[in-house]
Amino acid sequence: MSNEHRSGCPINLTLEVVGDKWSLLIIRDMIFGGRRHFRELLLKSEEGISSNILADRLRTLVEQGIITKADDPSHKQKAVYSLTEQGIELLPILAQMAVWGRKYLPVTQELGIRAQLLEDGGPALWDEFMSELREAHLGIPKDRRSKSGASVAARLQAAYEAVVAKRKKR
Amino acid sequence: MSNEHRSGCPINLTLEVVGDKWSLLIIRDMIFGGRRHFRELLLKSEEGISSNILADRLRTLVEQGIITKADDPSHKQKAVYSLTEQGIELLPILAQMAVWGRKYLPVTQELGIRAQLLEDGGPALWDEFMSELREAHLGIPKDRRSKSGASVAARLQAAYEAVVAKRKKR
DNA sequence: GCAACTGGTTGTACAATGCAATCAGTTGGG
DNA sequence: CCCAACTGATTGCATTGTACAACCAGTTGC
Repeated sequence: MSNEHRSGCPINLTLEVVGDKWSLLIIRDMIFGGRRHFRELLLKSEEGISSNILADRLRTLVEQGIITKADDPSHKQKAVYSLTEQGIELLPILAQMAVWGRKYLPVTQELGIRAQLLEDGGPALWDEFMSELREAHLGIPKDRRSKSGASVAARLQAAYEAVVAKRKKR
Repeated sequence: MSNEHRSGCPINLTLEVVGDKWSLLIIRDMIFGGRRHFRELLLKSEEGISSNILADRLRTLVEQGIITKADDPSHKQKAVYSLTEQGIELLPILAQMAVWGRKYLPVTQELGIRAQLLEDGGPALWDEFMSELREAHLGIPKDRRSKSGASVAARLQAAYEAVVAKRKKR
């Protein structure tokens, strides 16, 4: 890892940080999958990341201030990874990628439904989701102007399970 | 290049297409820099891509339907690269990356000014810019509801040059 | 005819990544 | 107390991606 940058362009600098095939998938699993532990990220991911790559990316993401690492009180060797504000604000990038991917690539129905909800909800929904993430990862109480009872995370999960159930029935 | 995907997740699929350190920079130069030829992309880029990587990425991007390649009438060996609709719609992803990069990374002032304008203008400005790109790359006449006389591309360029001039003066 | 320009390819060296096996410390059940 | 299962990783090796320079053949303008 070099400290020198190829250029001072914001897009280039962003790509230098998250422009690889795994970093954003880890962030995606933390944001949409609620993963906080090494083993969860290792085994419950769709794509099957290998442990050395995961360890390397987690270390790098911590160095870059996108996530933090803390001890889990329940197990001395267990670590809890949390998103920082900087990490939470990657959500709009992920959302735009999801929109684009769903439009042009062979996305499966059950994995595309979240993307559709994110697209339909737009930036307002993203903001609400980011508030929830600030509560879960940073301990910042959520603004009580939330419109619906169910959390965004719960709604996305429910939609996903509904599609899975429907496909199973046929 | 394998035809198999790691998963049907829209974010993963998008990363498989543009999740490397160069593809999005090429798209960026085509969108914001107006580059259409191999030599322009090779020599006028901030980061200094090498010719074999550029050739490989251009070929891949054509295969994936993000850009097209056509003969230039002015020179029998000259090729013109154009964005497809699919390529033009990568703009919101680039814009979000620019916003995030400007907020959290050491962006230089002259290269960050475009990001600031894109952020201030928001999705409405992105749409206007995408209309211009459709006109330039796809030959689709632009809707004549454009508010200002100057094109978005021209406004971004003018802002960049203004910063460069101001910094030079000091 | 020749230099400059066109979009590339080739060769080589090195860095990043992918995969399987393995590791040492921790915990909980018996 | 013992041992299997679980914790976050590390190691070794093969494959892939990247960087850099040299080179190429066809085209154009002078």
